[in-house]
Amino acid sequence: MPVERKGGVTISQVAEAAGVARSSVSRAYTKPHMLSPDTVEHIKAVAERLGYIPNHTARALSTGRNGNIALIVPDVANPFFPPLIRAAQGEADRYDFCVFLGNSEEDAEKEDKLLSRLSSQVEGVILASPRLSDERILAHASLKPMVLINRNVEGIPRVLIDSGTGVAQATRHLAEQGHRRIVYVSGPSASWSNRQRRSAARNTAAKLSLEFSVVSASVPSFEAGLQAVPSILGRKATAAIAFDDVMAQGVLAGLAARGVSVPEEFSVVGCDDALGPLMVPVLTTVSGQSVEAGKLSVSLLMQVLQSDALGDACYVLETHLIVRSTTNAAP
Amino acid sequence: MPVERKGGVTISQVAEAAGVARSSVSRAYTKPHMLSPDTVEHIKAVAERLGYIPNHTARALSTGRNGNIALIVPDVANPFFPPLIRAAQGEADRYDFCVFLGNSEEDAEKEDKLLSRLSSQVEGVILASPRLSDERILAHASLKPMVLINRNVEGIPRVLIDSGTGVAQATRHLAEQGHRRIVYVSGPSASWSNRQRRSAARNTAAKLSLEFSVVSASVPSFEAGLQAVPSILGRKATAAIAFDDVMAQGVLAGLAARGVSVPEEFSVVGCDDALGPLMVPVLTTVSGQSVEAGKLSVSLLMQVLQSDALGDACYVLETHLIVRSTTNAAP
DNA sequence: CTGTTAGCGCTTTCAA
DNA sequence: TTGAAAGCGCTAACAG
Repeated sequence: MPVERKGGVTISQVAEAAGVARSSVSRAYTKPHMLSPDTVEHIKAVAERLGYIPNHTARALSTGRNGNIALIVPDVANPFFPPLIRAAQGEADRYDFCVFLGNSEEDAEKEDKLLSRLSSQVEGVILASPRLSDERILAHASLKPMVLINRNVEGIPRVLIDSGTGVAQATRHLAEQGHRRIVYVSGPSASWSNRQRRSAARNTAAKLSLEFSVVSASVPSFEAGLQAVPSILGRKATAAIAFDDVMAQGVLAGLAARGVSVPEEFSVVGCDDALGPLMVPVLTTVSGQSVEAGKLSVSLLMQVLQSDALGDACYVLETHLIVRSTTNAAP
Repeated sequence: MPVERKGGVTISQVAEAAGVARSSVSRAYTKPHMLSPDTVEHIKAVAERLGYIPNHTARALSTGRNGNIALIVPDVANPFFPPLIRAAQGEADRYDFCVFLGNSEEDAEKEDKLLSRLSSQVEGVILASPRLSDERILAHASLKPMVLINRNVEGIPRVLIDSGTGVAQATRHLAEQGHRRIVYVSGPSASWSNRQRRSAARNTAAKLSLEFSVVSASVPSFEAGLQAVPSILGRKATAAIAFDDVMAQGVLAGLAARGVSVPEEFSVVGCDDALGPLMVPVLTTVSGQSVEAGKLSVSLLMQVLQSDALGDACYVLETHLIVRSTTNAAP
């Protein structure tokens, strides 16, 4: 037997008070056009007086639809995601959907658990920059409509931010400035974006005959960027491309701490343009598309939900280099 | 009739396949101690084989509890909130609760709508920095357990970040540096934090016989901070305290654009320490407590949910000034 | 247009 | 320790 809750006015009580059938009360709310305007008005008036609030759960059980989606991200606090979340939220709103937020803390296992927990109470899931294996992703996708952001799994609708082109531009830009030895400061190994950026940097560097190396970090944090600085400097590089802006800021801080001035002695490029114009000196970076990605992922999911076609849509968002104040001619 | 969904194995199918009653299957999952270990094992095996996944909605309808809470913030993308959200999320997780995120876009009406929409599908709500009127807040609180962050409404459990003390310190700090004319760059008028900070600055300034004035902005954005600069400079002030760090960065940018160097010619203080150490020059600011607030609000809500006591708890988190590189002696 | 009648999938007395 | 039966609050045929 359910716990008594305040505000527990049911459809039956309204029906009785209004002298109509329960189904009519239901229709007054969900299909008013099927009722005479008078009845609708009357029912709504009575309902209001009684303080009736439709029970979402009951409705969901009956219809099989709950109007909810889940959005799972690796780290809410990483500045790349809030704008994405915000945009997704806004788009979901347009469809009258509510959104569960999941934070996997950059951990595949936790992501898996969140997915299991949330799946059962949403109509669809958006997985942003998942750290999960393809197999697990596919397993979950077989149970619930899903769209991916920044993960390329065939058969699952996805939106990819092609930062490869932007990173290639960045590499070329550095080469043009006379840099011959550059390093890529790597992000999470399970990140598709990281793999994409790393290979774009590597390939372009090879094409331009630059010395190229990678400094690894597991989590894309300011700290990680900071700690990567000794390695970076140890490689005699004159420029670094970081996995993302947060790491780039860490690198900047580390360089400053060692008295290496940017961009005079060293050039730094970030990724995602997540910090926007907030920074001084303003970071040279690769444009992000987080807002567009967030919005698109939701509208894509809505399409999937409507057509029930598991289509293999794959939207690619382009990026480009934004030159600001942290890159310069090689020393 | 509900839509057929993939993975729709029900308790009845498991019961039949296992040769037991539906109630036993239910108990195998929710009250295994009431069944013989053998039966439990058997049932679970069969369930697993069939791919049974308990239906959260049905359970919720039956028990009246859904294990969900809602967290509503004015702007997900404002760097003050992501850490708060993350912390709240983490704490909710400890209680096996899922969290809906709502973004009111700094708009009271939208906040109201979100609240209505989300209330009906959660056990409780956390309202962070609401822009809504006390009346509406109370109305919603009467329908659903609620805890407030940074809003002081008596009768509703709340956690307040007392930035007043920090701002007072900041004002004193500026006075000690010889500043005689300071301005407060105001945030959203509906924000309790803004009112608190403004009056702390005003009162302290009065006590120290400083010239004090307020430059208003409606939304706490980088842009707003930037645009406030002409006014600020027009008042011949030599220092500014901004509603938050984002606005402070805007002010910084605006000053830089006008060739006013910080902190040599002008001092700037932010609030919330939301940007952390990411910035250069590093902002002098008032410490935030967003993580603690997020965590505390959830555990408070959980208590309310358990005891059903609407208690009038009011937790106050202290703040203090963090002097970094954007304040200096008056020119 | 409106009422009647079955459920949605699960939990929970109440008996056995 | 288990089963039978009665709902939770709502929607959706199916009649009229």
